[in-house]
Amino acid sequence: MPHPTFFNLPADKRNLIFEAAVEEFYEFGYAKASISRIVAKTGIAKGSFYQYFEDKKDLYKHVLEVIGRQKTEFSAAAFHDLERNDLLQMVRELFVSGIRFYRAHPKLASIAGDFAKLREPELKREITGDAAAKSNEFFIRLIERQKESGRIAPDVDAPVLADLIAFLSVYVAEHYADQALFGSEKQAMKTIDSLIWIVENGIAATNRPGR
Amino acid sequence: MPHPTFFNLPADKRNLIFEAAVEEFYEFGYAKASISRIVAKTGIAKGSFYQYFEDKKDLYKHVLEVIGRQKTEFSAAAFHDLERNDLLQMVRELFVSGIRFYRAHPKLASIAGDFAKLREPELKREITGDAAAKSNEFFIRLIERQKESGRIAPDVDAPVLADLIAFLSVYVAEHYADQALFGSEKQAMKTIDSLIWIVENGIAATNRPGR
DNA sequence: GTACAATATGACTATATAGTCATATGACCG
DNA sequence: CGGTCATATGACTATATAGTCATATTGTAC
Repeated sequence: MPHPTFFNLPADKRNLIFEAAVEEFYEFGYAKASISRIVAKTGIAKGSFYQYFEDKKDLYKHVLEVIGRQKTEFSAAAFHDLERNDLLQMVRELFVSGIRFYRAHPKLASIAGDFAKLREPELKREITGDAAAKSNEFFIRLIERQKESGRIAPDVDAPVLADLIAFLSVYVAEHYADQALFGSEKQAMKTIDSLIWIVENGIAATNRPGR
Repeated sequence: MPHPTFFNLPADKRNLIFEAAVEEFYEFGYAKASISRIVAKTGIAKGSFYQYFEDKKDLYKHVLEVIGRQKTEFSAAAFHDLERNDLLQMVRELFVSGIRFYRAHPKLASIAGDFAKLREPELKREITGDAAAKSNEFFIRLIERQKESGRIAPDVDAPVLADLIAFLSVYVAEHYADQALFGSEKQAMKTIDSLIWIVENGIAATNRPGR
């Protein structure tokens, strides 16, 4: 984590550095991001940077932590007044808030997306900790409960579905960037509906032979 | 593309360079891959490298092209004796051959996976061309045909499903690397079955109210 | 206002890297 | 054998980058 010196900084300077870091990671990705460029952009001295952060990784971790917090805040409200036991409604809200976050903070969302695709397992574990595992467990339990209450088919493989949900939320957030399917707000909602429809009903014709 | 000089090389030397490039891209990814390291590893002179390839991008493109060819060859046989009109069987074969390719050539598969996640739209377009679009169209047509023949529900959103299929095949190939769900061959097949079951039947209980 | 601690600074070192180029080596042909 | 063309070579240039450190500046407590 950043050194205390960084948090003692006046807000404008702190924000300046943060914004520059966001710009840098957004434009170049983690691997190619350069501290030299960040200090040049912000006008702070090289030595100062190293008084705020350990190294690039430290800065990256901080940026992602802030993004994580923002994302959580962003979705919290939407999730709060939600039927706690409707899986599909929950999934839908997951997708929608992913998209809304992208709209509100495209660069942050893009950095988070890149992070999800990063090929550095240790770094990912350092940053996300067991959040992914916990979310997975949460969904598995929810699925099992809904099986019992008869809303979800008992044949559904809960761990696979839980994993699929996590993956699809990445899919939605990612594809939102550059795909025809998510062009306008309206189209994005339609695509989400279609996706959820498929997951809910399956693609097989209901009146096909042998059902 | 590589200069003719590269293709004129004796096979062993050509392979040596190719293998070293694979190692490099596998270990460091495109952004961090270094030509200096590749020439050091292979023992060829720096100047020679630049007689074979334009630059790193040129080498990368060549590696991915070879991987693409290998992948196509790999699946071609399996797809050949397949019911041409069974979408789900096709999707299953797509997943299975993805996994089989991963087993046979883990490093190549990993490089291909990284490429899919690469954040360089121009480079991606240069390499894949319109292959993705064509595959998408193919699936859309197949879906529409199966709607007409009554095997797929008419309510299914064909473009979304086609896109979903493409994405899921990446999902399967990627998760295969490090996930519990795909540990053993047997488990991998079970996971694929579960996935396809969900896509086929949907997760909603069939006897739920209002069906 | 003085002493002390925290912070800021940027020149400097060490290290990587991409890409070039003049020269050397080999291969093939007449 | 001699000449010409393709190929090989690695030292060299130019440029980036990470990270350090002695020194300067600022802030704060008394």
